[in-house]
Amino acid sequence: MARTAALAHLNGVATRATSLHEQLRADLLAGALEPGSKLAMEALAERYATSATPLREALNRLVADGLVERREQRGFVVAGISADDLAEITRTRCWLEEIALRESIAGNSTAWQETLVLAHHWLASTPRSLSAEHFEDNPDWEPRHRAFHRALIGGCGSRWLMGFCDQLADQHHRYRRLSAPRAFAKRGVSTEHQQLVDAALAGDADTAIALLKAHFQRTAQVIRDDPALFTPTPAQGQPGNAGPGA
Amino acid sequence: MARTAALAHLNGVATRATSLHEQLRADLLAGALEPGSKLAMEALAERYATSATPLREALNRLVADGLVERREQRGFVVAGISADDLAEITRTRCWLEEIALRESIAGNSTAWQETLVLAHHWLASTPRSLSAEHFEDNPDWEPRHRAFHRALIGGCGSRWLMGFCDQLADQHHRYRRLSAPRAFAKRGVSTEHQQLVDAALAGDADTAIALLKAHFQRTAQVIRDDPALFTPTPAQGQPGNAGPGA
DNA sequence: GGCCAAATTTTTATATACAAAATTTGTCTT
DNA sequence: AAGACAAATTTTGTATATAAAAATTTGGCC
Repeated sequence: MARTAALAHLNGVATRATSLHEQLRADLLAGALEPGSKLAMEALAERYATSATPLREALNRLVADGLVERREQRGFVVAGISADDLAEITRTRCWLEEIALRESIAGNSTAWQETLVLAHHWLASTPRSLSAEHFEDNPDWEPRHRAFHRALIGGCGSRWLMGFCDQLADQHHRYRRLSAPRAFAKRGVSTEHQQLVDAALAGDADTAIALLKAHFQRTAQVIRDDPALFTPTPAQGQPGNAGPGA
Repeated sequence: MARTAALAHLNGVATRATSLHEQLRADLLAGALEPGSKLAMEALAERYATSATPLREALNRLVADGLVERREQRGFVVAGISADDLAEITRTRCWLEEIALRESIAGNSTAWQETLVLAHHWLASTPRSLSAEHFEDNPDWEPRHRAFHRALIGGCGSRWLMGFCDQLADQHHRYRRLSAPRAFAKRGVSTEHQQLVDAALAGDADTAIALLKAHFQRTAQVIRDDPALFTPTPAQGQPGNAGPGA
């Protein structure tokens, strides 16, 4: 009785709203849409070749993700950005990942260690840029970077906390992609990752946490200092003061 | 130009999906629907006198709230419960509110102090039970209790963190309402609240945090020990292993 | 009698059609 | 010409209708 159902679920038989959510989410995280800009239903429905109902469903999920804002009776807009919001996100992420990392290290489970080692292995063996001369984003890198950070805190034992960290990581990701990508080619990020893994596996929680926080703060600072990011195009109203989704 | 719009927004001109979300949310938090039970679209549409589109929208928001689970191609069910999940929620809430409270105390802003004093005043002057003899839930109490806990961490400076805490508070709330309400009449909860406020306003972060955590843990224990809660009605399949909304 | 498969029913998900807002445009008044 | 009111237009939100998938029932077979 449950066979066909189970198969249907395991296959990529995603509902339209779900795949739409994923597509839009990817586009938003990639920084393809300008913060504060309107998400016109008709245009989106055409662009993604779908109709209002699943689109609306996807947009509602994105509001929960904090990537879209709902204006009651007035549609949806791309979530705004601001230096203040970035600071808040960074601060919060430092708090939460500190706990999660400390707990992971304290737990010290074999599964956690192995996942972390593997995640780091794959990240380390993925070049940041496709070209050695000029920076050209390697699309494989970001998912592995993400997987690495997830692995780092994967032993904390709280799916809730991990979910929250994920949400904050998404926000950081979006800011990063909105900011000039050049800046990131230069930093020795892979060294930082190596040190982090070493400290974490050695059980040195304080060092690992310090490294992790520094990692976040450095990245945030580079973004904040991007002169192009928080200078609103004068045409727009107030482009950046987004509240968190929840 | 913006006048009528602003008025419309300030008035309770909520969209149908929004009011549906609020209603369903209230019902779910009140423990009116059994965890794991199916949320049949047609039945809900009739019960709330609405149609599929806004209903679906509301359900999607509830998934984000962690109160409903989505079964792809198979509709929605009331989020499950389990002793493990309760433990995870409690642990996570302790972590997060510790930070939020410590930051609030460190910030020590006048606005925070005043809001806290007022919230506590209103809570303290609201009887837990309508009747002195037997327990009869005073509907005013819960919102004020909620406001009190929100005020406590309201000075942390992170809307994100406050949102996460809110979500966890919702989960606790639901567990509490699913559990037998009698147990809560007996505890001297108001004394605990008084001590908390005293310590917080005195700047004694460690004491305040210890009290707050103990408060959460005691409540969780009472729920966990409720013999009726985690014993599934044998008719059901696997009634409790809900994952967080992420 | 139990088990598998096809057909039916029920339910979910999507598209379209409609209603109700908000925004824009144009006109009139001072 | 600036401001305000009102009609017209566009856009959002909701209801209904249709398509697709899952659950259930039925019938045949060993």
